[in-house]
Amino acid sequence: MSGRKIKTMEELAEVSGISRPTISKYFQDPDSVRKSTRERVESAIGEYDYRPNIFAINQHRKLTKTIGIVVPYLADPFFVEIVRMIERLCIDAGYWPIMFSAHGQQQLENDALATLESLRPAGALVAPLGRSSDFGTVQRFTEEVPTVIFDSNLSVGRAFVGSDNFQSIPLIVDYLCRTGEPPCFFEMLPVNPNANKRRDAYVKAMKRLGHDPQVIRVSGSDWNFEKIGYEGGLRLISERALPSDTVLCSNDRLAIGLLAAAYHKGLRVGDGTGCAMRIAGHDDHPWSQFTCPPLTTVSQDYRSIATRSVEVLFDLIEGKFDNDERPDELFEGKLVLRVSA
Amino acid sequence: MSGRKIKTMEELAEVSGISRPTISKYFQDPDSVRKSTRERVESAIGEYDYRPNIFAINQHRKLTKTIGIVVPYLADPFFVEIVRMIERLCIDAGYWPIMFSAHGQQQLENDALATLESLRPAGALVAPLGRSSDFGTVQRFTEEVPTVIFDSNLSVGRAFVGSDNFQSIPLIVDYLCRTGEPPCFFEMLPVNPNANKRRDAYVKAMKRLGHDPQVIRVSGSDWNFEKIGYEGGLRLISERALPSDTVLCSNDRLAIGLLAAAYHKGLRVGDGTGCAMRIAGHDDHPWSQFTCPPLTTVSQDYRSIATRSVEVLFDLIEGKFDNDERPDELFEGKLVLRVSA
DNA sequence: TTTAAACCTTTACGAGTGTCAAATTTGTTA
DNA sequence: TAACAAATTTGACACTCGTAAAGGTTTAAA
Repeated sequence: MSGRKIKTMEELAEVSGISRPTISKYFQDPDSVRKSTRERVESAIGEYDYRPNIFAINQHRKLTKTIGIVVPYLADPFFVEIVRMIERLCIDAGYWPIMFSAHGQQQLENDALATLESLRPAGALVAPLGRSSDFGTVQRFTEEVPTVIFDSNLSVGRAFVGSDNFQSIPLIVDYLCRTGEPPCFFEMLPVNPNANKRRDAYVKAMKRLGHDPQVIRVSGSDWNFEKIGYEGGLRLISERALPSDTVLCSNDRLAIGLLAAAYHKGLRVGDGTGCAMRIAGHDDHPWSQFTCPPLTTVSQDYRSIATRSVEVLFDLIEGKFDNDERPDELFEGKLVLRVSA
Repeated sequence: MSGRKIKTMEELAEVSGISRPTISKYFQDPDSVRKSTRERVESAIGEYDYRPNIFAINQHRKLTKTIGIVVPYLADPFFVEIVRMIERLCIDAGYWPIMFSAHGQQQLENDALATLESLRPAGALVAPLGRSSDFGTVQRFTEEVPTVIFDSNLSVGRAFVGSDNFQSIPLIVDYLCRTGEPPCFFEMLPVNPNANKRRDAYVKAMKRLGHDPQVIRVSGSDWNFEKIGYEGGLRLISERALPSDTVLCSNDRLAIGLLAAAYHKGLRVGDGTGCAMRIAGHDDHPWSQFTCPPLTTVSQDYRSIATRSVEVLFDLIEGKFDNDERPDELFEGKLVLRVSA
């Protein structure tokens, strides 16, 4: 590396002997210039460690190469996993992904959307908070920026990609009914449409099998699901208020809390003999394989959700959608049998 | 809100009747313009929902208002928690925080630093991968951007903020020795300097108390700590290779894996009678209170680390440091007694 | 009412890059 | 070697906002 620091394309043009517009062309698509030119540019870049100024690049285009990713709660590894995949796909397609988390708070979600909008992104992938989203703000955002909604189906945006709760919930309800006492459904105040759909899917599946649905809602409405599951579980077990020895939780994190409550109360959980109750979840969170006992659950198809979200967004950006389409793409879950149920 | 969409300051100047330079002045400091002017600008902003183009703003300033946050692994809620606090502190101080995760991979860490550098940030807060960091790249970055290193003390950057492992480890070693069999130390191939320091602190503390230190290292070197702890634990328990019934784990995530292994092997964990082993961790991860049994551990002082990191960075940005200072700020942990040990 | 300070407007230039049209060079094919 | 196409250069303008200088207007104190 040479001593001289190169900060502008102009300077790079000088030292490389290539004209600035050609270098600009190179950065937009290295294959659009002659091989010998490409090599000269690349050797100059290597020697002077130059990289173009992002601010100047994005200033002109109405359509930048920025793609915003907004998630409701990063401490949930489901979202981290999805974000990781989305980031990779965007980078590989030549975009610049930038991530925001609402950390469970409406104000932060609004701030993230506002900041993102001022970045004039080519598009956005948004998993809304859901119930605590400021609907008007999210809607206004989606009117300005081509947006794919994922995970939680707020009825805004140009497309939705998520899990098919009406497929996944019956899957585990069937399994639980087949192998033991029909489950009751353990939920908190629904944070988003998924939670509502899961409960409805549970009720429907139980009725279809000729059982009485039993929904138990515990209090709590923030994003600290484990705590809510734990405290609610503790109370329910103490009061013997659980109508079934089999509990299907609205999601894995709630199940993890309930598992901790059962352990605290000395209740052995599992599908074997000598177990006092069975607990199942939904999502197949990264943690669920390390709970005690390991959690039986339904997996969400992370990979497909990430891949398809990005594909749909690219279609949107390239104008391949009619204005009146608003496709919902739902992916199926798979039963993940472990020990807890 | 009016129908007309305002996208530039120029247009806002037209509709508000205020000149563009004055509006620019307003955005840099709303208090720098007369109250009546401020109100006119603000009402126009409200009516037309205008926000300045971030790219254009930052193009001119030598010192942007951007602050980069780089963490090694976001699926670890410790980092999410720290990032959340740091973001808030930056925003409150008028900066624009932007987060990057290396997702455990050197290439992504390098990419994040490169992207961040091209953003010409005012400063950066970097928690390096550690062992798998590309030292040269990180060092070069810190020479260009005022950087505070946190969590993992790679010897680069202008300052370090983290936990005092030589205080926290003796704390829990003392406790464990006082209340039962002296612990062995359960670790994996150290991912960063913290891991090494913790082991050394363990050895020192044991010797001071007149016990024989016993370090057990399991294989595995990625960021999937729970899995490493689980698989290593399974093997060690099968082979009865644990030299003590008390195990101090290098961090909570490893402990969670070991807990799962013990459960799988039917070993009851805890400090009460009828328990086969005791397991303790380090960090007080958000999950640790929901393990079965709840994990005894040492807390890291998240809040102080976040707060102090940001304070030090602001000092750095404002040039309050001599060139030869490289302060290390270490915060003490607190014993968190739960059930597992 | 006067006066000075505070504030505002106008005008102009700068930052680093995209983009376009016209001119020129290079490479390929007949 | 001529003809032609592709690649490249050149020069000019655009984009949005920061910043500065000069001069006009408002405000508030004297």
